[in-house]
Amino acid sequence: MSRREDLLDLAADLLETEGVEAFGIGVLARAAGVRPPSLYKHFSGREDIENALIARGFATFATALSTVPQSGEGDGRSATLAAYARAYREQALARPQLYRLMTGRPLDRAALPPGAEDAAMAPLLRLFGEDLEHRDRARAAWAWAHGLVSLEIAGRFPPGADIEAAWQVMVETLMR
Amino acid sequence: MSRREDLLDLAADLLETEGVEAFGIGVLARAAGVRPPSLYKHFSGREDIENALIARGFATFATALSTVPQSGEGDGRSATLAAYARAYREQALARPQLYRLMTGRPLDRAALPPGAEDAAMAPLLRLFGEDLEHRDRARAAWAWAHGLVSLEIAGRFPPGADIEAAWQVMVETLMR
DNA sequence: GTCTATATTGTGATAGAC
DNA sequence: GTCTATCACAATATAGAC
Repeated sequence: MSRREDLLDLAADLLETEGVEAFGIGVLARAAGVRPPSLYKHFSGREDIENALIARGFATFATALSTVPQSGEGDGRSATLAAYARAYREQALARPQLYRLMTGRPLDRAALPPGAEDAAMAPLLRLFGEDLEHRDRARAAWAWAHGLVSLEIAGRFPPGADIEAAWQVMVETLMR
Repeated sequence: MSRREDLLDLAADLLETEGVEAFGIGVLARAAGVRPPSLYKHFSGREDIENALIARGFATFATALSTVPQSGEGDGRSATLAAYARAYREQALARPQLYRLMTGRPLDRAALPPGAEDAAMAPLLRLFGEDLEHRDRARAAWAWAHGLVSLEIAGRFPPGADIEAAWQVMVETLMR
């Protein structure tokens, strides 16, 4: 059982160094010093590995966001949002290829631990409010952070773009 | 010369039906009814085809956004932004795989016609204003639209999410 | 838990004949 | 413009021995 976890540790590193597109059974086998067929004793296939990495990613996001220091009432909301934004960007940029894996295609929610996705989103929902209208606002805010971080990961901002400033615009605009 | 353009028409369709990952020399050759080596008389390789498709994509976006009906002064700005948002989403969803190709990796700007990227961004810059601070705001707004559309293309909104509502939140929030 | 052997399928690209 | 022949490499996966 620990063998699988050890292999996943290795896989998480390889995902970042090789990239989502290049990562696979062969890459992991080579790095682990075994032949590709051996890995099928630990994983049902490539998707199994990817889903396990995605599950870890959600757990990491949930921890990072839920441990963001909460500011007080009133304008503390603005400080809290700024802290969430920082944490979200930091997590995404710490493992950009995992972030792409988590957000670039439909989630196989049946292959994740129940509630994994919700746990990562919960802090944002608590900040915006949980009723239907506020859920739309929270979702829109998430999409904004996602747009900023995914353009940064893809290297798609024009040369010279002030990415920090764009994040600041987000925080200020959402809390106005 | 027209052969290349005809092949690009075909490639644009195949990109959508097969997806960014599956599209390539072999797919295009098969659909064109020729052998893969024949395509090297028209393109230097796969990247050449992709860059030509991306260039077309920027031209299409530039046309679509620059022909959005401009509303008048004052609160016309809000109507104009709403129209831009609709046009942006419509263009992206009309050719989602091309959109991914255009935004999912660093742009090879040297391989594009000069000004192609700027022409697509110009309408947004005119709306927000062209000085430095307003450029940051325009860029942040672009990232928001990109986040919304890329999550929609990736099928990553949670089941039941009201995507229309999220876009409306964007327009209202940016113009408040 | 790992191996060999194998199946299947695929990729982008070049040389040189027609 | 298109072809055949070929290179060089890669991918995921299964069967069955050890």
